[in-house]
Formats: sequence, C-alpha cells, structure tokens
Amino acid sequence: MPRTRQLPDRAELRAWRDFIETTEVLRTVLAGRLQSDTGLSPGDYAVLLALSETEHGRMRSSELAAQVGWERSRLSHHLGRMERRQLIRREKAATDSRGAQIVLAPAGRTAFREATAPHLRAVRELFVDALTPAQIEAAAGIAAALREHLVRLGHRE
Amino acid sequence: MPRTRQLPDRAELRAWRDFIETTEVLRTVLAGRLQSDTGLSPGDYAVLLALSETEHGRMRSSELAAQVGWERSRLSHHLGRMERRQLIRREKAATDSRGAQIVLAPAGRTAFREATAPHLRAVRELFVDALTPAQIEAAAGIAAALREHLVRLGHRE
DNA sequence: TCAGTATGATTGACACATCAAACACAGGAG
DNA sequence: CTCCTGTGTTTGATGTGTCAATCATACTGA
Repeated sequence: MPRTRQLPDRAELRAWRDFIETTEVLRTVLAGRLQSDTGLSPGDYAVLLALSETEHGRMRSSELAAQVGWERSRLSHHLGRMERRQLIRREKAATDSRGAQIVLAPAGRTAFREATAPHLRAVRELFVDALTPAQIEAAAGIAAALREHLVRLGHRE
Repeated sequence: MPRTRQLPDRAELRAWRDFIETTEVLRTVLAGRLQSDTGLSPGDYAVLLALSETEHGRMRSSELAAQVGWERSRLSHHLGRMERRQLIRREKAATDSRGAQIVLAPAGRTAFREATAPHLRAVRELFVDALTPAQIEAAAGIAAALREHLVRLGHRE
C-alpha cells in the first residue's frame, strides 16, 4: 500500500535552504549592526528590553528567563558577562533567598535608551523595507504556523 | 516638510519579532535533532555535504569556504574540530603549497551518508509539514526578497 | 524536628562564531 | 638571488550557547 511521502521534494528543499540560510544571514547582519552602532549584542538587547519594560527595572531571574525565552543556564552566563560590564546588577531576592533579583544598572538603562532607535531603524531597513506589506503579513503567518507546529510536536517554546 | 517614516509600526515590529524568533527556534530545534540523530552539527553537515558533492571528496580550503559561505577563519576552526574526530583530513595542496586540500575521510563519508535521510525527514516534519504549499512558496519569495535587499545594501552574502 | 525532595540559580566543560593578528609560501621587481 | 608584497590559511582572544552537574535554600511529610 502507498505510504505518505517521506522526504521533501526538490522545490521544497530549495525553499527550505533559501529560507533558513537567508534568515541566518539576516540575523548575523543585524547583530553586526547592533554591535557596531551600540556595543550591544542581541542578547544584551533582549535582556535590557525586558528589564526596561518593568516598573522598577528589576525582575526575578527565572521570570526574566521566561520573558526572553532562554534556558536558565544561558541567562546566568549572559548575566555574568553583563554584570562585568555594569549593565545589570544581581541582588538576593527578599522573599526567597534562593532567587536572584536582576536590576537594571544606570549604564544599562543608558545603553538601552541609546540603542533603541538605531536598532529599530535597522529592522526597518533590513526587514520592513525589503518586503511588501503582503509579504510582511505572510511572514507573520508563516512564523505563527511554524511555531504552532513546533508546539504540537512537543516543543514548549 | 514631512519626512519618510523612520521606525517600524507596531504591527511590523510584531511581525519582525515573531519571524526572527521563530526561525531562531526552528534552527535550534533542527540542530538538536541532527545532533541527537546523527552526532553532527549543522556546520559538520554543511561541510560534509559540500565535500560529498565533489568528484573525489576533496576540495581547496578556500573553495570550501566559498561553497558553504563561511569566513576562512570560521572554516579553519571548524575543520580543526572535524579533523580531530577524523571526519576529514588536511593535506598540502600539490599546486600551491600555501593552500590546503580538505579530504573527506571514510568516517566522514559514512557519517554523512547516514545523516542524510534523518536530516531530510526532520526538514519535512518541522518545515514542510508545518506550512501549506502556498506558504512554502511565500517563504521562498520572502527569502529571495530579503536576500536581494541585503545585497543591494552592500552585503555580498 | 529533620530527612528527603523540589526549586532557583550557578558552574564547568566544551562546541561554535567573530575579529584581529600572525604565519607561510608565491611571484614579481630590482 | 633577495626583498617586497599579496594571498591562503591558521591562531589566539573573547563572546555566545548547550548540557550535565552542582549548590543553596525552601518546602513537605513522617
């Protein structure tokens, strides 16, 4: 009896490779711009963004991890590097002294404020300006479909 | 006088974030599968693929770099790790002894052969099966538009 | 009370990526 | 032949990401 097709055909594979390679290049180019414009990595930016959106620029470490969608270990390493550069501080949590409060330091606040506009400008230049409005919508739809499918296959994030 | 809009609007920004974050997750998930199914990283796979497509499984280092689209330094580091695992060998080039010939080693040939099917299956499961045919076409179009735009802005790759 | 376990976070080891500097040979000018 | 410069490749330093193991504190049940 006939089985369902196992492997992508030529056109599907080409679409896959173009898609994944291009998004990779895009990520790299954008990271390079962010770095040279502002001295921040995308990770730095994500962390500072999350902290900036809170009331007092402070957040539990695990909440921050959930917010940016990282594993705790990854966050911990990254925070170590950011702390060395004085972008954030770590304090013991008052309510649960296992936990850590991550606090946005002055240098971090400044760096983020000055990074926002250049970063958004780069997003516009490299992504928004490259696509038609219909393509932007399609991109959002594709992202949604991919993510939903991943979740269905058992990947939480 | 009125200026052209500088920054992405709310919807564009959301599309951007969904798009870039989802492709990132997809990359990570696929890399994890490849790793656990075959013991190869995406980089390993790309290098082995390029070598496998040559006549004799050998190639100049700089040609290989162009083929996989990497900087030479990155390739050199990666080849060092692959050589340790006996996936490839390095030989001096006959014609120009500055250059290196990269040779596909038996273990590399085997590893690649056994990785192909699982890898393509994963691509189908995670990408092709998630999208409608129209979305796959749209994805290819988006990739093409993004890449062309990048080139126009002066990024070779 | 006090084991035992669960939870929040960190650590260490290693693979991967990027940049700048170094190294090694080739090829040409004198 | 010898210096000079260009090209192919490697190296070192540092930042980033993942996994497994660990540490420290909180909680729970006998």
